[in-house]
Amino acid sequence: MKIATFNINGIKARMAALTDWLDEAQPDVALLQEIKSVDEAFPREPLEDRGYQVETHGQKGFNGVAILSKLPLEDISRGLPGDDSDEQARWIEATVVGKTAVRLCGLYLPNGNPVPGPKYDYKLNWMERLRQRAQALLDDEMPALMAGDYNVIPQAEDAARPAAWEKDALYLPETREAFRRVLNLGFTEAFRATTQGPGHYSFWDYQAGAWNRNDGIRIDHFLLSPACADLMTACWIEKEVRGREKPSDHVPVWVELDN
DNA sequence: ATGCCTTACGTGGTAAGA
Repeated sequence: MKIATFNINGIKARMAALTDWLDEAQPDVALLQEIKSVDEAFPREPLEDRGYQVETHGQKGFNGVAILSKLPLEDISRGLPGDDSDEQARWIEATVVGKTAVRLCGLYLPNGNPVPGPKYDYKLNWMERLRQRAQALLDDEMPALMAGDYNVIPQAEDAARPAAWEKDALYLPETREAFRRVLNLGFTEAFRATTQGPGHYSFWDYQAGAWNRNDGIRIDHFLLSPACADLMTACWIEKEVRGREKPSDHVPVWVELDN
């Protein structure tokens, strides 16, 4: 089963690029972030016509996540547990029923800038809620993965110019520590389990010719539970998508599971 | 460099992103 995570930066602006990519890349499952749409306005029919079950968790204007799947999805859950007052649409879960069922979590972790401030406090609080949900996933026997736009640069090698990010919410020591606290529960960061070294990015800013200069950062990640990591056969970044017509500023990241 | 682009909302600039 081929699963991709892709921050599309707006479904309305990205529908043509998204459907072209789906037709060519043929993911079994696509976890989408920043759909920037309410559920009622999400263009589900062109996706359903392509054989996808479509589950969304959107809000007006910003944020929003979705799962597209060619295999049946069950037990869909919307919203990250731990704060009933949180109205931001950044988390969706479902079980994909293949040969082996896998729990899928799609996430759009808060950016957190500017630092310091309430947005950074929200990011760190959200990451602690993520850690708690991650522990609960481990306590279940079903293989699980959490994939999406983490807005975390894990290591210096994950940025073309790490010095430029030193005071940024994506790279501050406290951010990276919170990310490691999740990993240290026992999750495998899929890309770094398969590829070492610098120069691998998943985001290039629209500004200042970042793509042409390959001034990128790696912030879109797959975290796999031990049972899920045992099923992984490959992980890769589809960099080429960033050079297409009217691209998102992120590119798809993939895992293949033998499930 | 608190913004060099892009998007949403909505028709005029803001807010937000990373």
